[in-house]
Amino acid sequence: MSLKELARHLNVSPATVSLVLNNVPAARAISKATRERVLAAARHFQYRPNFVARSLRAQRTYAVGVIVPELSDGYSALVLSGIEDLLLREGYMYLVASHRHRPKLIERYPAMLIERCVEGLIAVDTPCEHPLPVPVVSVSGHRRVPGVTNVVLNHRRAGELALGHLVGLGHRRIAFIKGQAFSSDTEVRWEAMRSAARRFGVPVQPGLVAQLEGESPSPELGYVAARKLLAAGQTFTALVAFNDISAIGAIRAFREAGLRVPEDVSVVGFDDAYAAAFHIPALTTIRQPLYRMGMLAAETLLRLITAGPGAQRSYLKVEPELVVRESTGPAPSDQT
Amino acid sequence: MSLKELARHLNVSPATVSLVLNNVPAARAISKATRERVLAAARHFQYRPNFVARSLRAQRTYAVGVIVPELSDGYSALVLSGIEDLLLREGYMYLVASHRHRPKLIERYPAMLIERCVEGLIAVDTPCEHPLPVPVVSVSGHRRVPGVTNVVLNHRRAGELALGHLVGLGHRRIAFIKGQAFSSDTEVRWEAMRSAARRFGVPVQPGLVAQLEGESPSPELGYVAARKLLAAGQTFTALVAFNDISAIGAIRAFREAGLRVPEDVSVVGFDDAYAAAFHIPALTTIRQPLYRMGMLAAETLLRLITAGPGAQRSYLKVEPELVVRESTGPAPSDQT
DNA sequence: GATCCTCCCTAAAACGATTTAATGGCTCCA
DNA sequence: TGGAGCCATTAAATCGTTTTAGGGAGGATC
Repeated sequence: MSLKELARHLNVSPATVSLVLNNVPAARAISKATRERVLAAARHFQYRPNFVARSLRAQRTYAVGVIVPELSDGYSALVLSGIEDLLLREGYMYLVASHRHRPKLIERYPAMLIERCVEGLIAVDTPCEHPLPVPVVSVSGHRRVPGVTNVVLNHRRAGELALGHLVGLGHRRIAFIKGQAFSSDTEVRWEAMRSAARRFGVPVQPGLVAQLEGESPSPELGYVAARKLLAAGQTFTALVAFNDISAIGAIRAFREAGLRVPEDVSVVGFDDAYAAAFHIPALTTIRQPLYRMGMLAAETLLRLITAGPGAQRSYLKVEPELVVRESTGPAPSDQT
Repeated sequence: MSLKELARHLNVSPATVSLVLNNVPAARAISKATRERVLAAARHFQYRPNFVARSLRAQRTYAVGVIVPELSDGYSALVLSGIEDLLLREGYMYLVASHRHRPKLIERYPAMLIERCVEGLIAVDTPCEHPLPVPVVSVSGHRRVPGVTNVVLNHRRAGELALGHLVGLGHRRIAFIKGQAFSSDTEVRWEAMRSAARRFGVPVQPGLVAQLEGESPSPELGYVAARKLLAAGQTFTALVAFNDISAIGAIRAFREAGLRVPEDVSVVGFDDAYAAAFHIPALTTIRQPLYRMGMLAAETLLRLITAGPGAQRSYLKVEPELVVRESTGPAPSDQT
């Protein structure tokens, strides 16, 4: 049932119905009797305005696009939860597209979403090279692109927390698993770890650095990386992994090599994904407030949409948190 | 740049531009020269038709709504991946809403999505009581509702696989963790297990049945349930958990109680979520083809949208698969 | 010179809402 | 009786597209 039909049925003009239903100031010029008649009829026929027509007229869709690498890795899903909660609360909805790191899709999806008339874009862990005709907020984006606001973790602090914890436990020979080349946090996090290591006076040895390779969101990649570290032959008493998933894979590799965690090797994860707390051993990790980052991103985007780029900042920082569980312990004293 | 502006710029009518750009049969009546002029201008100005206007006119939005309980549990995310891949491939996009089991939202979200003019709805693990004005496909829905197609697992077979495996290993005292009351698979799966147990001649003892309670997608719930089982005092040598997440929580509870998995207790999960393979011990589980179920749901929905309810079936079944890993082993011989 | 094609193209009406300027009827006052 | 002013309502334009019926120009035919 359209507004026009409703109007015909009531023997009034569409304008009258629209004014009344939207309860605009001008509607006070409509007599109380008519107003009530309109409202009653709308209720009776369960009239719902057509969203598409309204969008066309108002040039507003109350929709935003969200681009993520992968739906089924804990990371994106948590950020997405935060995004969703804020958006729905504000009357927006969102379209999702996940590119699985395929460059073609990374290129195409923003354009597709913009063609769908989204009013803004949130890119989660996804590079965002070109300026776009709508406001963009990037979660864990680090490039300074005009019109793009980046929501980032305080990585300097994260590095301090991770290394400080291990150093405090007596670890000096620390191995690292870097993230995949395509992950936007990889470089920043690695720099943060190196710089923290420098500050703590801990050497970072080339033989003790492995990198995740491949796109699977499974611990397999961490498993492979950890095996490389073991194969390289340099001993270490602790590992800082790029994320919890790879930490879990690494622990499996260590176990298979006869190393106990944390007695022989301490492992620090990153993110504090759901899996971290309930793994055996439970993971010590650097928590990113992913849900809050999602909310912050959405909130920022809506502000950009409604208030314009005004005092747009390039970076919004959130703070990490060290969560100590079972996967870290004192460095073994009988180091070779 | 709108079509109208493009037309004005070219000194032709909007109709001409539309005909040419859409390359409809009627466009053959436009001279080649004009056609090329139009195409060139469109390219030059990077003209993109306004999706909203087009949707209004065509009464098609090429959008569907997806309702899930929770974005960040492996289950929904995997189904969603399948849905997404198929939808995008067919030129559709989707709006997501996650209700976190809140009855109000379960009630409201379908209506909200329909107001947004989605052409169909996919409900993942979400009850769907009322008939709706658009086609609906429910993943793991089991109620027969007019206009709703259910994509379901062959649970009878799943029960057979799980219990058959354990019985084959010599287990007779088997405990169960049922799903939460709100999960649409809970009843069906439980019935399947009971019936399989009957067929294998294994008793199902009330003291060996616990139920998940609470809404968190973390293993905590399984942990709590397993502790209840242990506290009940009846001995058992194997556990069939409602899903992998709760199996992981249960394993942690067993470990804390000094029980080894699988030496003292075998544990079978369900779903084969990412976590299953890389848990320590790796989970033996009943795999649901979640990604395929998502695809199947989306495919079915699009067929309903484009071809109408024609030969609509109430149920589409997919097959489970037993994945044997480390969490199950022979029943201990020294049973008390 | 009238009629009939053919070829190119366009006017105009949708789709379903919102919004602004205007209208008709009424009362009131001079 | 004519004009001012108010009240309740509406006509019409608009958003950007698609689509259908039809129109004008030019050439061929009788």
